[in-house]
Amino acid sequence: MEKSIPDIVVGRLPRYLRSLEYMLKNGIKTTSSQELGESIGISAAQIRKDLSQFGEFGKQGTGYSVRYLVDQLQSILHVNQSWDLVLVGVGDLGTALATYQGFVNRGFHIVLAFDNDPAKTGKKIGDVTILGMDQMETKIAESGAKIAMLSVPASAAQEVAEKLIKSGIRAILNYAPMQLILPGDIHVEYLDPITKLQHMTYYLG
Amino acid sequence: MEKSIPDIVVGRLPRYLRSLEYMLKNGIKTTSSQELGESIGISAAQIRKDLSQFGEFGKQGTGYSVRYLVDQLQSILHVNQSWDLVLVGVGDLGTALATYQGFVNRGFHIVLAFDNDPAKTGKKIGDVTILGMDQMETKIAESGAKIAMLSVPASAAQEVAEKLIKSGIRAILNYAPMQLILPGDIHVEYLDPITKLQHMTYYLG
DNA sequence: TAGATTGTTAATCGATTAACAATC
DNA sequence: TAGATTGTTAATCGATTAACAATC
Repeated sequence: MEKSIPDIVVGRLPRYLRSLEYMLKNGIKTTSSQELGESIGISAAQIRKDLSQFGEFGKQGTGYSVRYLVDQLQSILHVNQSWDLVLVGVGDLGTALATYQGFVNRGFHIVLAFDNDPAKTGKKIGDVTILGMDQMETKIAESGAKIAMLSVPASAAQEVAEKLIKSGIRAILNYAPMQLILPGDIHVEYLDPITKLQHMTYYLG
Repeated sequence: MEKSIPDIVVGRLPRYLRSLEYMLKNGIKTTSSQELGESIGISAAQIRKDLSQFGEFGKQGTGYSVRYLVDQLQSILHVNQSWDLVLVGVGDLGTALATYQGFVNRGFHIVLAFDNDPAKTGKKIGDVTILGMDQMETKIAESGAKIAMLSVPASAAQEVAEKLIKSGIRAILNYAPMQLILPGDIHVEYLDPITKLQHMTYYLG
């Protein structure tokens, strides 16, 4: 019988990690829940509570070793390894994603790219050659990739997502302005700017 | 004494609106909390509860008029008007944002773009000419724009954000991989893919 | 040692779900 | 009318905060 960690807690860990990596890069050896909290706008109590879900990483009186906590969080999040990404939809946004260095820097490598425009297939984008959608299922299955970035039009997103899952994809970073209805064991994160803008305009009167 | 609506409820309204607009486009005249909920993976009870924060929009026995509810939600979210956007940072991602038609379609218009690279200033991107950062504060203040999209490197994000606020910006769509620490009356939404990917890799073992 | 800070428990707060009278 | 579905209240569930003994 395993304890299940709330998803909302897992979602905060990457933010802790980012701030701690920043400290590490700047030579800060030790921090406290208080200091870490101030750097990202979260209460010290919440940070201690969140971390306690995974173990005991600090020392009373002195706080946390930055290096040790970075190592632990990387391990918990499984980012102490390289991950293969699949890109579907190579429009303006897809092109920007394919050439964005931030992915590689954090161990995320685009290994396949697909587009349904015949004018694009065969061309290179970043390190990979754009393939047609007809090759999607077999190529992804071959690659063993588990994560896809979806930057197709909203009208195609649901259908493409279902094909991705058949190909073995288990997590989707969805840039399409479309809510996906998928099995519960598939992880989807949404990066649609319109929804976020409309959320903010509420407050702008 | 006004009742304050929870932010988490406000955040769901754009999703309701999107699904309802889709129904409207497809000629669906009436819907129920049940049907709407199934289309976006939210319980019927929650939808009714959320909507009840803003008024009574339905009819017992028949449900909601799609057109009426769309109108109401657009009005609540203030998206029945045009909004001016400012773009700061015109790299690959910024370029993709500037040319993305999805913004214009929803009434969001980029009216100013800034970059600190002298090689870029003076060039056109989308409908606007890229200006240098030195012109940022005055031009934004002149324009009266209230929303900015931030796609600068993480190292510059906090500083640029503070300048934006001085210029009159009150909401920031942050693409930089960096948590911003800003006054409480400034609204920030985060669209950083790395944090989302690291959230998902937790579950991929 | 004295001061600082953890990990954890209990208290509080807020969000979601269930249930149902009202009524179209 | 009978069936369907709302808006709302009460019950449940989960997340955050406060407090503090333990201890470095």
